[in-house]
Amino acid sequence: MTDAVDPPKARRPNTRLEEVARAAGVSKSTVSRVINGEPYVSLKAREAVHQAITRLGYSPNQAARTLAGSRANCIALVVSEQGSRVLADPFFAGVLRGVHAELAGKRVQLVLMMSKEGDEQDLVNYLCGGHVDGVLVISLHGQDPLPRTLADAGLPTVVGGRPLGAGGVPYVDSDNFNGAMEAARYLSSLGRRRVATIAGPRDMAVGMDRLSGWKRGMSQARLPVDLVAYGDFTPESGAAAMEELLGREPELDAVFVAADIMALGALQTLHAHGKRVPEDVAVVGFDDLMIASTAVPPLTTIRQDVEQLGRTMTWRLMAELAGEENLPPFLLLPTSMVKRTSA
Amino acid sequence: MTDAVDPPKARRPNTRLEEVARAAGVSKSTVSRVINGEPYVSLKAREAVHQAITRLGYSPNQAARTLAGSRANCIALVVSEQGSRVLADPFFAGVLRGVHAELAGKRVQLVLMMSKEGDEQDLVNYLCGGHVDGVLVISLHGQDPLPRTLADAGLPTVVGGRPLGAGGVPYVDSDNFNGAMEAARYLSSLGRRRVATIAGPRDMAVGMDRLSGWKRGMSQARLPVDLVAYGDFTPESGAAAMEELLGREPELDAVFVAADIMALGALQTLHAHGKRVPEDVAVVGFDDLMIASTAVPPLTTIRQDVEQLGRTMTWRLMAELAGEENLPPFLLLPTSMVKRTSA
DNA sequence: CCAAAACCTGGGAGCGCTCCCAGAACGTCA
DNA sequence: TGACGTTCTGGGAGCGCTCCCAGGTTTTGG
Repeated sequence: MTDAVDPPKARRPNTRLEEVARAAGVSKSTVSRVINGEPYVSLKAREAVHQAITRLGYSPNQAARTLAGSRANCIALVVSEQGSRVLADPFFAGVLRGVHAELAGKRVQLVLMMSKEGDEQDLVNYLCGGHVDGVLVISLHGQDPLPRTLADAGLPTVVGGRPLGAGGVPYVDSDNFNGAMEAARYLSSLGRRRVATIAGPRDMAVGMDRLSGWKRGMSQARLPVDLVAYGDFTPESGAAAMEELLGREPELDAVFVAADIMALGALQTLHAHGKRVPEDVAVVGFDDLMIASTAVPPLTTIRQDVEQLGRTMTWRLMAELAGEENLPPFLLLPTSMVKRTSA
Repeated sequence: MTDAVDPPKARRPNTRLEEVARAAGVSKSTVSRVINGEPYVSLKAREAVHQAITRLGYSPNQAARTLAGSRANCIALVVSEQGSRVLADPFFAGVLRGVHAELAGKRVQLVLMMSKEGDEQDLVNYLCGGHVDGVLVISLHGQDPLPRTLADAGLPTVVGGRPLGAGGVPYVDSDNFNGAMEAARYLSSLGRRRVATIAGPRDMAVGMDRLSGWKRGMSQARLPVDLVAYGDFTPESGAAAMEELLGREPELDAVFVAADIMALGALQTLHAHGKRVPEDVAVVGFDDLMIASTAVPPLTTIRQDVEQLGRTMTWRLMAELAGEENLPPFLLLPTSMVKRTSA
């Protein structure tokens, strides 16, 4: 049923800048100025061009713009794949939504790249090759040298989540420290005295920051900080850590779990041990994923606004690209407590 | 501490094709041939070029290639934002991972676009403007005309999830029908006789296919198909639908929920009504999200391999771009049952 | 009233590559 | 030995745009 004509790809029949110029009765240069919002174009010319553009359905050829101009009108979002995939899913989707929301209206494309083992050099070559104007890095694991490398190469870069090994590279992060501190304080205000924590991995800033915040909150409440177990942001690790904690201190009456996803596992263990939540053990999570509200019992948690993280990263990058000066080297987004049933 | 020199962006100091040519002692044309894997290059020249490339860290300028050549070396992944965001998160991340995995090694960039209300025309203009070689569409809602439009414009397009309003556009989908049928059969094999279903929205193929499959499975087991309620892929809607079902038939002893995320809500309602799962009511979900295994009780569910979906879509698109003929118009990926505790 | 400044416009070089064409080098067969 | 392939190579036009420059047309101000 195919036409059987024209088997090879038909050549691009696209309207070009020149045709718009002809249709509007002006020169290519003027059309270019209008498109790029430059000054020094008469209202009359400007309107004629806009009309011609809509009439012809013209869409500028990005490749040509990039080649001729000095910028690519394109930023990259780089995701390190080696990080915990489990953490990545809702986090990543949220960030992406934020990035996209912030980019809306700007004529900037988003290209997505995931760094794999071994192809780091390719990635760096590509990114530094002038194909993108800037880079957003979601660094899920610890000492990733990528942000440093990119920044050193002079490519505007913003990292999502405090990078452990990239001093000086601008980043945006949730205020994990204060969020965790609030959790500890809240638990103490409830009258809980044997408060444990299930922390994230030691090689991730997010894990360490939440642990530090919890410790600070505990100290302020004059509570001991001995009950610490570690997980890796999976439900299984949360269950195991809870098991360990219960073994070390059967009388514990509260636990701050550094991620909702681990809290799910902890809840299971608690249930298996016949502990009632929150009567026997109060539980506070972190993140406020959708699953927090459907957990049994619904999870009290520290909410971080992941979409806002994406937005802020993008804003910071675009501001830098726009040449703004004295931008903050890092930005911390406030967290908020969401009280449900578990604590 | 900045250098205070060179405030504007430094001009691209990138190695160009010509430099590689000079370094390798050949012409631009030959380097180009090597890069594009064309025949008619002597082994000697080929090796010299490869050496020069690695030595100089050369990375071809995509913009120039696109402009000069006939293809963009770039495909787009388009996501409709109006779809249920809730459904989107893990689904989207999984698809993306698959797409990326399939693209690995190919020199093809992935640009991400989300369609918003009102900017459809812009989107179409852009996509059809020769900036991308093909499009992957994740169509989350029903009658989206986008795939049709793109396909009609001659742009190779593959849809993820059966599109409702785009007859003839190639698509890849999980075998929702057979998966749901298996769920119904399984429930019947357990001896359950009053089996309900919580279906997805009527305007989404995924919802309808799973409902059809359930009906077919029920009919084969000579069971009535009257207990149908609808949700919208949110936990809340699942809870409400379960409530409705229980109101209509307090004696129901099983329910097939067309999405794990809704099953979570259903489980809550069941719990609130004092129904034990699976003793009083058996529950089977669909998707096998990570949360299925941490639900209380752990959810028996129909697993769909979302990453494989992404891979297959990409494979299908790339095959078409490579000029392969007689490709299947659609592809269905098998599902599998994961037995846990809830049924 | 005339010079200077501000505004507006078109022409054209060139971004880095691909791809066509012409031609060189090396056969191979009548 | 020359005519014809086959394999390899370099030259150069041009992809569609931006941006610089030169020049024209207004407005401003002394």
